[in-house]
Amino acid sequence: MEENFYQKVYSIVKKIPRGNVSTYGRIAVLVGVPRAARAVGYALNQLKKSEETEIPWQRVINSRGRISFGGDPVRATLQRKLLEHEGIPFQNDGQIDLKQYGWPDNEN
DNA sequence: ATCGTGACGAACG
DNA sequence: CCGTTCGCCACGA
Repeated sequence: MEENFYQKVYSIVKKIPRGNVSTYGRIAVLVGVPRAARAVGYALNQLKKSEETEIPWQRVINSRGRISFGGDPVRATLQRKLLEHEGIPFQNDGQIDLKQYGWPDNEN
């Protein structure tokens, strides 16, 4: 059965380990469509509250290591709160060190 | 099938 | 470093 783009995205997001974060672009690559970063964000935007408990959407941020979305400040604040709760520290300017917390680990 | 939209990204200035 | 522009992809009407 062929999974839809959305399903693939959700499937991968669920695999992000606690205490780690990924980016839209990275997810797009894992899905198989490197340039579909926008579509990834679009997919996460479709998540309903009940699904948020199963999908760690908060672990997905932009390539700059920041929470881009400002359309809903409440959600953005919640995201940061959740990440800090998982042990992910934010730098002074609200940026996360992807080198250290990025997933999959690029280090090698 | 075409158009508009959007939690993005890289390139520019 | 910051804001703007253009390109990408998938989805709904």
